[in-house]
Amino acid sequence: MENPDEPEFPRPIASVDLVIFAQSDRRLDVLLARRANPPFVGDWALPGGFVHADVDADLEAAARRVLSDKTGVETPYLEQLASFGGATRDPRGWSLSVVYMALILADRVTLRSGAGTTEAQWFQADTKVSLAFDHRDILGAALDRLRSKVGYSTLPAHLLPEAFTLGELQAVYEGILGRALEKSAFRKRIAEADFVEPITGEMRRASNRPAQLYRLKRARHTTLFDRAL
Amino acid sequence: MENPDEPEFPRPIASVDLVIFAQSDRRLDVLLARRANPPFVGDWALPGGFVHADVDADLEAAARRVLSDKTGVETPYLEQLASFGGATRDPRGWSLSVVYMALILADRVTLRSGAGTTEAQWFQADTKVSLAFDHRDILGAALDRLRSKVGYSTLPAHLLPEAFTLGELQAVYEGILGRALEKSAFRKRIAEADFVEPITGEMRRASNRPAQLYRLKRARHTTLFDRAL
DNA sequence: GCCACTTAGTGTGAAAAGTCAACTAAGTTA
DNA sequence: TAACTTAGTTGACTTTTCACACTAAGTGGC
Repeated sequence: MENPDEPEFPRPIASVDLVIFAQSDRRLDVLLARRANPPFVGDWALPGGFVHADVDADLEAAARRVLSDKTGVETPYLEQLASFGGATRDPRGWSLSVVYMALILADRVTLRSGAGTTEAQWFQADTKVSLAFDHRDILGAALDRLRSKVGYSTLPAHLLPEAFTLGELQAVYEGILGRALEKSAFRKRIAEADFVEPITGEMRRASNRPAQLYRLKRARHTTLFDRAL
Repeated sequence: MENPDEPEFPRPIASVDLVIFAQSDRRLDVLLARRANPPFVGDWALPGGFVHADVDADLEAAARRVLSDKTGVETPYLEQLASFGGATRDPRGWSLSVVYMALILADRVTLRSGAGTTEAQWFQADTKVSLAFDHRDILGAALDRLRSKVGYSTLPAHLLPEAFTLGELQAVYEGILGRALEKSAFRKRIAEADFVEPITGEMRRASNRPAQLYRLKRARHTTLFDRAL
């Protein structure tokens, strides 16, 4: 690994940033926070924070702490996206950022500005707003991951409340993929993947035929399809 | 992101580790190095090193430096796997390791022990040898990633020399997947994916019918299938 | 009360893809 | 020149996929 005989060397700045997605209406939203301090004062940025070696047991704990600070959400779907590190991405010096992607329910959230930011706000995921640091690249990478994973995983289900209909589930997939899916093929795929179960007796009522409500069989667990949708 | 008003805080140790795979015979091998210094003196570990803020432009450059130090290979297939960080994984303190996965040709390699290690050696990828730190977990994650990506990507092609036959390509896929594939279906899939091209006139000769040699159309680029193999 | 409307959920037939195995091709070796 | 080995193709049969139409079950208008 490394040589402890090496003279002491400067350690990079280490932080954790989050790309927090939620579904509102039929749109995908991402949470951004306005920076209260330099560099990039007043710019929008992904929520994040330094790793606190004395507080955080590990990287995921640090990510959960940041998420909870900003949104109050304690039990999200959380997945490590990638790490971004380099000499020029932060004017303060060589910086390393481990980025997590979270999928949450917008209506469970109580936005707080949190340390180092003046306000937090939902933006459309494809917003063109200018972002601090290399956060534009990071957001792009998160959207790529999300879109590529939608087709063959149960991940989008985490954008829905605990009980949902198959129609709503299909709408989430369609919203992220940006195209319509065949209803019968979709339902067959979902049935085969075997990751939802009907909540017997529970129906969603509207001015039409009531729909069976379903829930995830294994919450917080993502299963993969062997075929793309 | 973070608050510069925060009092100075201890930064974690930041390193880059590599899971370097190569194919020898029909086996998948992984490169391990024996540690020269504590902690875990004398144990086998994934090759790695600290991020050098003054030398490495970014994370990938750091990974390439480590790879070149250990193997002399300059142009590998290199992909960021994940980051592992926590308070207990390194007895010296809160440590953060960004792990890259490399696929290289074993016969292009000139092993060097490099800084901080006494020797470097190829092991079977499924070796049971005891590893330093949490490197056992990391190796497992790399194998998972490799196996899950084999089925729907052109990634295994990077374990072959520049010119290869379709039979050799199929053997690589089969080696990693651990099962036989249908010859005609495999060839059809490869043709559709359109990522190799015949080298006209070049044939592999043996004591049987000569085989057409192919090369990657876009070297160092991985394309995905829409179906699993 | 009945019909139009909407969304839920199922069925069906044609087309595409996968499976399995045999067949031809082209070289080397004895 | 015949046996052997691996390359590469072909075809019949089965399974899956896809597009689309159909039935189901509620509400609301009149």
